[in-house]
Amino acid sequence: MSSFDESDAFEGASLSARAMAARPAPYLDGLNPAQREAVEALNGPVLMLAGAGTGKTRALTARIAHLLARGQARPNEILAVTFTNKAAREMKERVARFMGEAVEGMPWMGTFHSICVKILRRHAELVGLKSNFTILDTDDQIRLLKQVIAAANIDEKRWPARQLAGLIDNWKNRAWGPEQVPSAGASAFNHMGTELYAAYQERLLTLNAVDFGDLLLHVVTIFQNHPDILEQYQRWFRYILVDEYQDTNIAQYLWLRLLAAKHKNICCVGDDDQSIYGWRGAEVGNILRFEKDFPGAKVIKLEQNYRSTEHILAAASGLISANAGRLGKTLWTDAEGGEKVRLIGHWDGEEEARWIGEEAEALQRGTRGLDPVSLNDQSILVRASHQMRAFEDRFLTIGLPYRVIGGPRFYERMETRDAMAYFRLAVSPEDDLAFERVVNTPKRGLGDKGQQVIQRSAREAGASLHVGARRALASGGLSGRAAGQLLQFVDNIDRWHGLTLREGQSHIELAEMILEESGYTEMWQNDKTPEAPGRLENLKELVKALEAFDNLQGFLEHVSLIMDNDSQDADEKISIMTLHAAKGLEFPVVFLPGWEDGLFPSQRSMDESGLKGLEEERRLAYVGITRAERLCTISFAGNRRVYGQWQSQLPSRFIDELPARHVEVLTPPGLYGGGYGAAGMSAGIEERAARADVYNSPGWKRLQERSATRPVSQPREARNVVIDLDAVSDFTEGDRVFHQKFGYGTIEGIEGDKLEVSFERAGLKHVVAGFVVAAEAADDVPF
DNA sequence: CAATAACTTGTTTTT
DNA sequence: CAAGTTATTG
Repeated sequence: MSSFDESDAFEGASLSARAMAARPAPYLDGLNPAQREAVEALNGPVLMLAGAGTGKTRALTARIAHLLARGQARPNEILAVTFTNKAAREMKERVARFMGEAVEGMPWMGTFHSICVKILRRHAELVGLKSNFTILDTDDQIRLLKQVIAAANIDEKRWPARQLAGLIDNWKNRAWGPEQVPSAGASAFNHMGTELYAAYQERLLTLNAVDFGDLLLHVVTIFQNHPDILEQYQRWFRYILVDEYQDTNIAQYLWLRLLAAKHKNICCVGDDDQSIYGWRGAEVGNILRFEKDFPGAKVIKLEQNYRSTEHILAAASGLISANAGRLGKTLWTDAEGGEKVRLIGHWDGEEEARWIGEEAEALQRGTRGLDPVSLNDQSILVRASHQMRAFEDRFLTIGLPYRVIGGPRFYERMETRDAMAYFRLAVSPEDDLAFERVVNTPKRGLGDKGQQVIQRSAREAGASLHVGARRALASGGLSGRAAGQLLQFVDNIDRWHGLTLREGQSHIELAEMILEESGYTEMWQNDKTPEAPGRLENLKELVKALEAFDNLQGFLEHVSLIMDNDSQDADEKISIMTLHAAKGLEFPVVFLPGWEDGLFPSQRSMDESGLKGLEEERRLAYVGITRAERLCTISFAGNRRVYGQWQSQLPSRFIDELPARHVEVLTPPGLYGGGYGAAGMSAGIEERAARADVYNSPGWKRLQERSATRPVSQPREARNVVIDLDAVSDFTEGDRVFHQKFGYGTIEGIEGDKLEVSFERAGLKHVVAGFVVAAEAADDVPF
């Protein structure tokens, strides 16, 4: 403890030790020396380097309990930030377990974003907002950007809004407002990047809205421009705790530095080896630089792992040691023995899925002397979400129950968002984005044309779309049917709005009324697509979720930030998720499929970020292996279908980096005389696995048989085929033709390059000649 | 305006 | 290949 000022002046370590000895502290029980040190080093900057599975949440919560028990800070003087609501919730629960109900009084425990909302609402006017601003999600953001791009007369096709959104997000992650974007950035997006950014920010202000990035950006701006306000918060937050520090971006880093500048009692917990969000603006540099940023910082390493067996740990450590520039930790464990990390190669992705399905079932039954493992304790962690498909297909056919984690979240689903747009309109009829979203949902006969009339009218009056609609109706600028329905729509909004203000009005009944009267429920009832019942179900669930709130307003405010849906149903299921989604979780049994170069490490990541990208991929692999408690199985496929094309794959370079001593190479079932004896032992794992498993696998044999009779993949015409107009003249009325989608048919008429074809199965259709081939030719194609 | 045919485009994404 | 978006046409 050296160079920091006021804080350690009044509190010495020995004093605290004596105090602790005097009073029993249950939260200290069972902590190892490093954890205990991290808990007790209350004053001054502390970096807790916590490897995977080393009990960092435990240490963090014990630290909070310690702060409170020692009377160092009142609950509302502790700022504890996490990235996810889930992490925040878990922390609250665990502190509550130590402290009783005292956490009720910890208002500053939450995500970066939720805490920023709280701060921003108090000082909104300083950045030109009103304190009741709305928070836009990605969807709204994109729609708004589309308008901004259109207003600047830029072709949205060539310069997509998504791309601009990414750019702006990146800038905001760096805490750059439109003026701070360096001139290099000005060339972005057809040299319009910064201009469009400025225009977008302006639009947001007029809408009294912010996007996620703004929450931090605005607060940092306020802190920077108003030292008096910053000082209030600096004084208030006597102790700061940060979880997953390796994932902070520059804006978050600045935010923390500003807040910690006075007391310097900041404790950051993180693991540089688990930094996997660099592509989203996270800066590993933040954690690597900690000691420079906070001079005199105490660095405490948590290295004892309580999660995995020694082989799993050793394999992960061996792999990650290939990364340069680490802070360096050596994980160790008491738990000796256990299974080695298993490695298996397959012929193709389908066989990989089949094998994993069977293996999961075998483990569930209990196999080879291992205790049965519930499916709930097994997981499949993939690099990219499209890999999930193969598993879902396979598990569906064999009836293996599974759950996909991290699919479209509840509050992101279309029907939920539509319903919420209605609620938003009821609460504030001026919400133009909500208005736009649902004016024509359900269909009210208001297409592009009608909506333009409303937009124009609103702009002329300098008012909201809601007012614009009224004006347009008054001036008769809309056709009869559309006008009638629009009138009803705006009348409804006004009436609902009146009801939100009425004393004693149940917001739940109001919500039901809105969904009913708007015709939204009816729309889905009349929809005969297979997903319609599910959507109606979700709407019911949404209304139920309202019960936890006092009014619609409160509900909407929270929903925009709390987007999680851990619907942990009771049934026993194996989990499928991306490696990113798996961070922070653990499972007794973990399958890591798809370890092939290009897929994992991902080609794109390497192309875009070179060595940095590769290292991040390696950390992702490290995260994957360290999720496993008892059994970790890595696999790869020799062939995989990529965008409909078969591609042969090379085993991932990460496989080579696994320490062979801790890896057992498996032989797929059905293999005779596995060819990896003494010679195999000296060969690299990659080579062994490739030889032993792929070329001897049943799939390989099947392929050889198959390829003897026909080519593996059909030669495919080049993409973007130019339609050969000469081909048109090849057809005459009465010709029999073949169409990819509609099958065989007879030409009934010809109009330029368009044919009228009567199909045997699909009936009479108009098709472009280029999509049709003479029937005899089609018959020749070998399928 | 809505239905349907044609075309495009494919990572990871805590808020 | 297949989901999602755009363009055409009745």
